[in-house]
Amino acid sequence: MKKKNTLTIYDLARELNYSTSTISRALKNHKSISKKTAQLIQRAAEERGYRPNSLAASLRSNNSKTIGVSISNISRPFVSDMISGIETSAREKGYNVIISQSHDSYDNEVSNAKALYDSRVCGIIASLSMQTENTDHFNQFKDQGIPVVFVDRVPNNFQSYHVIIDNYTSAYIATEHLIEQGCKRIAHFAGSQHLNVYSQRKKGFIEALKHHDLEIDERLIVDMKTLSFEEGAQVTAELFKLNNPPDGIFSSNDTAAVSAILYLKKQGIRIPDDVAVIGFNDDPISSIVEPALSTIYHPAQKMGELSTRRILEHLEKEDGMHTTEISVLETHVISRASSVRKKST
Amino acid sequence: MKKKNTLTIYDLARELNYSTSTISRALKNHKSISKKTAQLIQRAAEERGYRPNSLAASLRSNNSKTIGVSISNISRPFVSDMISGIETSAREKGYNVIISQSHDSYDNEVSNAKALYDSRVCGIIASLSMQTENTDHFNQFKDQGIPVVFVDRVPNNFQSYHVIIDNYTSAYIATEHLIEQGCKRIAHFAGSQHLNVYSQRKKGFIEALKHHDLEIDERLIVDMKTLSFEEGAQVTAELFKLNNPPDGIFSSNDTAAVSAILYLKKQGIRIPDDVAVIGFNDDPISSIVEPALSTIYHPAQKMGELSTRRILEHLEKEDGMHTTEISVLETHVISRASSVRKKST
DNA sequence: TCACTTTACACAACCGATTGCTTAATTTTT
DNA sequence: AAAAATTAAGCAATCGGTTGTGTAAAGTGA
Repeated sequence: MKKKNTLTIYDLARELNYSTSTISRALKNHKSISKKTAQLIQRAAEERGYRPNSLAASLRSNNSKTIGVSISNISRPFVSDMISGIETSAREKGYNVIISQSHDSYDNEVSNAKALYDSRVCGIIASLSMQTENTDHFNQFKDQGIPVVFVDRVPNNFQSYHVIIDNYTSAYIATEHLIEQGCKRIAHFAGSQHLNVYSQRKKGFIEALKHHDLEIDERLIVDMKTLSFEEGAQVTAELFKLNNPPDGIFSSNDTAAVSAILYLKKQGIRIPDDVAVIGFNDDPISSIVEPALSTIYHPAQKMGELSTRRILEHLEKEDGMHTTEISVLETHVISRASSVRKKST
Repeated sequence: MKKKNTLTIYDLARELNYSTSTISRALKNHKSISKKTAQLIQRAAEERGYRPNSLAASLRSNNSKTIGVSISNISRPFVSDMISGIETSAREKGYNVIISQSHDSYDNEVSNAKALYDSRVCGIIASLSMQTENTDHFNQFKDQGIPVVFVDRVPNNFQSYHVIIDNYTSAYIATEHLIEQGCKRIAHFAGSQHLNVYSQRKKGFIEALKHHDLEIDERLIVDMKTLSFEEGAQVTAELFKLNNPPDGIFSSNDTAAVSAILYLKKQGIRIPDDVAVIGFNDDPISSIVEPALSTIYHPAQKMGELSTRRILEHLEKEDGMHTTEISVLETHVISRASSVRKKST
């Protein structure tokens, strides 16, 4: 309702008979101000309800204390967990977090990057959209010495920080897990192959088969567009029209895996006895579906926290060198009923 | 790597022989600049890679074009959907969104509110933490004419915008739905009663029972702290130790409801025949559990979009009057297998 | 006691736009 | 053709802090 009763350090300076520089420094406990004066000023500021204007501070000091986040869609459990980690660890250090969703559109990602740049974020954490094949729009940050952390969905050739899991190995152990359960013909739900999270998973899958001398049947490897619930059921239906259907499914995400389970059950196919299934991510639905979905643990929250840490560490460095540092977090198989067959000795 | 090759309107002014005011106005197509000059300047800015500094603009124009969001935890599906709605509609209009999680702690909520205020957000969208009973920390916004929108978890007596659903009626129709399926002894998983989303749901529940002349057994109404998965199973276990256990459950959220279903199934109790269950929210897990959970549709995304709209509308208003405007969005029963009994005629 | 540090604070430029007020040049009106 | 109105652009203050430099006062040492 009221306008402009915001008081500034100028007001405080006048009232307390100090210069604005003294006020400013006193409020941050700068060493050049005596403790007595600092206390006096801080108390007065508190009493009068002084609130600093971060915009002014950011402008002058060229430090917005803000981290920009560029992701596909917050609604995905993996993404929201990751952002939760980013926000929590950022706020702890006094940083704000601005989010931007690409909704998996390249154009959105580009314009969001501009907006974040204009807001002078002092670091950016990004997970590429499905469409993105060119990452030039992140160069503007690097050029200005602003740290860029790519997380999970990372580009192939961009010198910056990366926070990832080992998708190749994760897929390998997931596949091996199915093989250990006796699967001989394993299908793979692959994602868009230009995103290396998915291409690496496919590679890991294939390597595991090779290593265990299993036949690689191209018909069982399906490149899916969105790995959605609908696509999962549809692809499963196709697979089970084959003369020689699979006895195991390794899906690149949980959504499609759960969809497959529900579809197969409806068809009277038994899980895990006829078909063993393993997903990827450990979304909430995976522990609810019956039989519960085995999956790969994906440390979303931790990846978010680590990404924030990378940004903050970079900002503390003197040289501001933009090094390439790749952090690979641990994953493991979460073994649930959808894949575990009773030992038949 | 490089530092300070950021060019400003001063640089453009010098190079193009115009004043900074002309540059500034030309870039925004201000009417007092001829189309020719404007084009010239815009083209030059484009070529040289000029990027505006939003911080400076925000400071001077006293408009940060940023919306602050205060919620409990992004990881909850309802919350992330809502934020997705907020972000999408905000960015469409050129606004940034800063998020802050309270993790259901009052103290966090208070300090987050300060941080958002200091960042000079030009509007705030908040959903209260579980702990919050006092909302004085939102007065600072109102006092400065900054619009406040409370969404979903709203306070009782705070003059501002509210975006809610009719929890009372939603609970009423959920309960009635169970009654229609033949339930006579319905249990209710209630949440923290100082949050009116939960107290209203309890009221709606009770009224529905009264209206249908069903006995109200206090032992069947459980005030839960977090409505978590663990708590859901535990409370269900207690309820079914009663001599006279319930034949229906209306849970204030889906998590606890799903937990109840899984627990009951394990006990050999049939859903919906022995016990019909309905939840609240329509989280993803509710359509995955078997039998699929009936629930109340909760328009999370729309609530987010509408909240943003309220902020933007307020900012466009001349007077800036901080009116109390309550928007109530529609809900409905989503009827699934967990509650629908075959007609036995 | 005098030169030398330290301490405590003030001065004033600065960050990069925005904007009310002027002014000069053009166009329109009479 | 002179006066009035319009158009196009410049001047300079301003938003609210931050920070390098300067300086008087107080403290230290020989």
